[in-house]
Parts: sequence; structure tokens; C-alpha cells
Amino acid sequence: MATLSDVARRAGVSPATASRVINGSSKPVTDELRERVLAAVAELQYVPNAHAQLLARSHRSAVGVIVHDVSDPYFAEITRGLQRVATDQGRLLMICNSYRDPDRELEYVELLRGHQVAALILAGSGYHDEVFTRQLNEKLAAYEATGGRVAVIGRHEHSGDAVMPDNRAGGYLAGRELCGLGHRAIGVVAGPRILTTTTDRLAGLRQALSEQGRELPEARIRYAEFDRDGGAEATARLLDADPELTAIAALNDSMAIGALATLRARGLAVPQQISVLGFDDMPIARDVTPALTTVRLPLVDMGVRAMSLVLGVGAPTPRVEVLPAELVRRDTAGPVPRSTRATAGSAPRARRGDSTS
Amino acid sequence: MATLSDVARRAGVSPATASRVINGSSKPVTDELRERVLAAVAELQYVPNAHAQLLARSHRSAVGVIVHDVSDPYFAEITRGLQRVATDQGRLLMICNSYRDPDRELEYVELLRGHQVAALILAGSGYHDEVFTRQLNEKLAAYEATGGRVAVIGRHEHSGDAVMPDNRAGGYLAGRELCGLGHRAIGVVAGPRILTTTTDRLAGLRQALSEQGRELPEARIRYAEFDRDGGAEATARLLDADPELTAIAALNDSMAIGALATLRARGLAVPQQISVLGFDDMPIARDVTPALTTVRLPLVDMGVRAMSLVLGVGAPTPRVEVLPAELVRRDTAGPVPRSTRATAGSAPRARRGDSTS
DNA sequence: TCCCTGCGGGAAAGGGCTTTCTCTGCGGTA
DNA sequence: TACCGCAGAGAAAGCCCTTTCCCGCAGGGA
Repeated sequence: MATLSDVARRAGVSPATASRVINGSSKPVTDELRERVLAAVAELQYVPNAHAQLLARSHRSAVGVIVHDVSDPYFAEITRGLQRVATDQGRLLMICNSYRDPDRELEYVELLRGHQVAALILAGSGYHDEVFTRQLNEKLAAYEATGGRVAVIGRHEHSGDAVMPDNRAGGYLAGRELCGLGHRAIGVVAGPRILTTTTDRLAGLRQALSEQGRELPEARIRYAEFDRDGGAEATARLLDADPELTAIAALNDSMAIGALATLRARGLAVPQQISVLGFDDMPIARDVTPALTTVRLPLVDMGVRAMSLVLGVGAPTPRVEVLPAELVRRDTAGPVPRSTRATAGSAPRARRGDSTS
Repeated sequence: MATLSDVARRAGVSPATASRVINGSSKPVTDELRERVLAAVAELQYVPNAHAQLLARSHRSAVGVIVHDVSDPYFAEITRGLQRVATDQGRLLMICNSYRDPDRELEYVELLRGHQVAALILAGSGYHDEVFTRQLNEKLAAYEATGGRVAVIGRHEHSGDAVMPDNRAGGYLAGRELCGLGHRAIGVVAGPRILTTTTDRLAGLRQALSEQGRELPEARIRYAEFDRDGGAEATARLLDADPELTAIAALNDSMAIGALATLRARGLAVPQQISVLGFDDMPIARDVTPALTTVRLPLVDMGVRAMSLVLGVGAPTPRVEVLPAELVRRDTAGPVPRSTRATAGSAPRARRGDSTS
């Protein structure tokens, strides 16, 4: 690889001058030398060694991002928001997938710290795991102590800047909707127990039911991977245990799509025989058939805000932005079927069309 | 940030020794010093500066990847394959999204070269653009001249190692299937004209039709963005121009999903009134309703092979691996409707179930 | 007893770049 | 004419590591 001094030699100037021309330094250089340097760069196909530059320059520019999986639409949308702001500010993003492995998350914090990122964003659910949480916080604190900025998306653990989707309120919305439609036998297709996102959404759901004097017994909940196959499998287990279910609340859209697949395979009509609710409103939700009724989270906006927090001026006190969830009515949730409706408490409401598309 | 010499000073050893302990060098260090160093590392929360390490070490380890968009399922699957092999070999991946912008692609080649990646993989369609192609090849050649390895996925332009999905054969399969079902009025929802993937798939489609003595007039093709909304829009334009269409061949699954959305909005039953074919077989294809009949490409495998090519021993001659396409019959393609079937040439075949799930 | 060997450790030379500091030479002012 | 200031270029000091090279010392063989 050609180096800067190769370029300088070829142009007959000092490395200092070559560097100034290449980086458009504020220090003036005569046009003649400039030309010679640029010609040498072109001839040698010179590309500066990024590591050497980063090492020599003091200011850090890249931003590190840790997500569970960028190819998961939930994170893809968040990342889109992160990117938008970062690109506007000429920042490079280093994105790492933890695949929901706490150890890998810890490693990535180190890795990104080692890469001298100016800021760190952790997106995705936290864990109910004290040991891990403490370790993570130590690492983050160490990073912040050296001037790094940190923001989290959807995690309670960290005590700094945060963008929090209102998972609990979203769960509440879902629960209220199903109650309003007259459902009593509601099964829940949940993500891993250890994730705070799971428990938060579940708590909201529970609250809505209990306001109606109902309960959500553990027997009506199945925990599985937070993806399509997990949803399919949990739904199957749920139906096997309790064929009388009239509604299924999935704790994210991927699981809801898996639930729909299982229901289709078993010949159960949605929403005539059984209703399904999703969570997140990922883009594909409107394209499945029937279109998914779900709880929308402003995913892109979450990314935008987190990046803005981290790239903006630091605030003396940690800022926590809670972003509201919103119910999106489409076609998978309907009134409880006639045969079982009689037992329901409140009158079923008329279904409305999708208010958003 | 604590540096290596901070650690060394604190441990009362030389930086050389500290480095050896931290990197597990083969050179032996007494247990006592080792302990002291490790203690200092822990106390100072020391993390080595990655740029300094990369600069000091000679061998390059990371691999650069340029795709159109990782969050597009097509590339997400390919990336999964790339990751698998890379992780096995302890390589870090730097993934860049070009968003189908040729200039950005060129920039990323430079960027990755600057980051001293050991190899470079470009995935995604090439462009019908001579100027760009020449520029890209120059840059790649310059990179290869300094020992870098390059492989492409699905691009004709580059003359080195390549993994090529058989787009043309896939198009042919799609065309033959539709012909076999008796369709004559076939509309095509195509990606951007400038992409070689579009023209390759189109060429296969054309060939299948012409073998049946039929044609694919330009008037039956609509070019749009290679995504869901592009597919929806192109389908609408197609139907407006020609309401008699009995089948729509979309050149990728995202577009097919958009097509389904438009058809649903217009109250056209799939496949009873109109058939739809996709391309790629991305994971969501089986979950839309009706499940998408499509042409499968071994996406993960494409990634695996490309990474293996690039990390394996270099071959004297460029290796080109062509991976076959395969038709996956699901529920969106059926025989041409009765009213129009009379005009069709060949007898409609019976539909078979999805052979894969 | 002497020499050689080998082990454990440190000194120092890069690796490729940025940037401060220094130097030269010119034009302008007193 | 002497001096000052400044523009433009280069020298050199880092940035933080890794790794080679070298040195001192202890133990073993002759």
C-alpha cells in the first residue's frame, strides 16, 4: 500500500504538505504544490490509512451501536432513525449484533470503546439479571468517565440518557382493546421471560385485565423466542392446552406472524374464530392477511431521538424521553365469537377500519 | 483513556511486558508480573486502542462488505451466511449500506480499503453503467494489487471470484410456470432498469415466453423501486393500463408483496382472478396470505460461499460459482381463470402444494 | 572454573498519519 | 538601509501499540 510519504516523495514535497493538501487543511498551500500532490495521489491510488489517521487525530467521530439484530425489522427501523441523524452529522456508525447474548453485549462495549467511538447507543430490551446489569453499568460508567456519551433505547438499567418506548402503556392498550371486544379467554404469546420488554408489556396487559376484574393466569402465557418461529410454537402450545381461547396477544409482531401461521395451519379463522394482536407495528404488519392489528411504537423516531441525545450537548441530568404507544386497528382483532360471547362482561365494540393507511 | 504505558507504570513493568500479558503472547512472563499487569488492567479499566493495535500489527483481519441495504431481507439472509463463516474464522465484518447509490459504493470501497480490510465482498446487483463499472473495477484492481481479496455476489462486472445466483434461469422458471398455468396476459413488476439483476431475470422470463411462441412487450413491464412500495405502485400502473392481466410476475418478493397489497385493495382475488409470482423466497414469503409462490435463491449459501472464497486460498484463475434457482410453489399462482382460459395455448396444470414446508 | 544456553525482561524501532513548532525568504514600513 | 511581519514550507514530536533485538542472569555441561 502506498503511504503518505510515498505520495510526498513523488510530489517532491514534505509529508506535512501532502497531508495538508489531502485533508484540505486550513493552512494555505501554493497551487503548484497542491497540483503535484493531487497528481501523485491519483497516480499511486493513495488512500490514507484510516487507523493511522484515527490514531493521530485526537477527536473521535464514529458512533457505536449495539442492537440485538439489525435484520430484525424492529431494529432495522430504529437503525434507520439512528443512521439518519448520524449521516446528517457526518458520523460513521459501527453497528454490532448481540443476538440477545449478554456476554456478547459486554464484549461489544469493550470493542467499541477500543475503537474510540465518540458515543455508544444500546438498543433493545434489558435483562432481568443483576450480575449482568452491574457489569454492564460498570463498563458504561468507565466509558463515560473518559468522556464517552451513552444512550440506551428501551432499557431501564442504565441511569443516563434514555429513550423509552412505553411498553407498559402499549400492553395496557392491547389488553383494553381485547377486553373491549369482549374477550375473556386470552392467551399471551410472550418473548423470553428474562427480557424487561416482555415483563413490561405483560404488566400493562395484566393491568388492563385487572381493571376489568379479570386475571391473566400464568397458564395462559407461553414464553418463547421473540421471533416468528417462537410465536408459532408458543401459539401451538397455548392452543393445545386451552382450545377455547378467543384471542391471542403476541408481544411483538414477529411472534404475531408466527401465531397467524399456526392458526392458519389449524384452520382457525382470524378474526372470526380467534383474534390476534401484535406489538411494534413493523412495516410488514400491514401486508399480512388479515392485516395485523397491533400496538405501534415510533421506531424510527426512537432512533432519531437517541442519536440526537448522544450527539447533542450533554445535559447535567440524564434525560429520559418516553415515547407513547398507539393502537393501530386493522383486521386481526374482532369481537368475541357468538358462541362464547354471552359470558363476556362488556358489550363488543364495532370494529373500525385501519386509521393509518 | 488509560493507555498501555499507564498500565505498565502501575504494574511496575515495561510496556512490552504489559503488552505480552494482555495479548497472551507466546513469550513467557512470570506469574507474578502477569498478575500485577492483570490487576492494573482491571483497576484502570484498560481497553487497548484498536487503531493503535491495527496500526502496529501488520496482518489485516477484518473483512469489508458492501450491500444495498442489510435491513432488506434479501441482503439480511446473504449477510447471515457471510457472518457465519467470518465468525468461525474470528473475523470482524464491516458492513456498509450503499442504498443502491453507485457513488456511495465507490466511496465505501475507498473507506474499507482505508480501514485495511483483508478482503472485500460486494453483494447486490451490478449496474448498466459503463463509466461506473470502469471506475469500480479500477478501484478494485488497485485494492487487489496491494494484496486485498475481492469477491462479488450477483455482479457480472468484476472479473475475479464471484458467486452468481442464476437469475436468468430463475426468470425462466417463473415464465415457464406461468405459461404452464395457461397465462398469456402476464404483467411484469420489475426493479430499476439499470440493475443487471432486473435485466437478467427479465431475460429469463422472455426466453420462457418466447419458447411458447409468446412475447413480452415493453408495455407489459413496469419499472419501479425494488421494494414493497415500488411493487405496489408498478402493479397499479400495470392494472390501469391493462385490466385484463391474469398474472403478475414480480422480480423480487418485496415487490410481490406490494403487488398483493394493490390487488387486495382493488378487490382482485389471488390466485382465482389473478396470479402472482415472486422471486428470492425471502423468509416472509411463506407468511403472507396467500403464501407466495416464488423462485428460491439460496441466499444464506451465497453468503457462505462468497466468504469462503475470499478467506480461502487464492486460486490462480477467478472462480465463479453459479447457484441454481428453484421454483417454490405455494398459493399465489393458479391456473388462468375460466373466462379467459380458452385463449391459452397449453392446458393448465394442476397446482401442487408447497413442496417445502 | 569457564562457557554456553536459554529464559525472562526491557529498550527501542517502527507503523502511517496529524499538527505544532521552526525556519526561510519576501514584501512592506520606518 | 534596517527591521518587522507574515506567508509558505519542512522538521519533528507525538498518537498508542507490537515486536524485534538485546541484555543480564542463572543453571548445566565440560
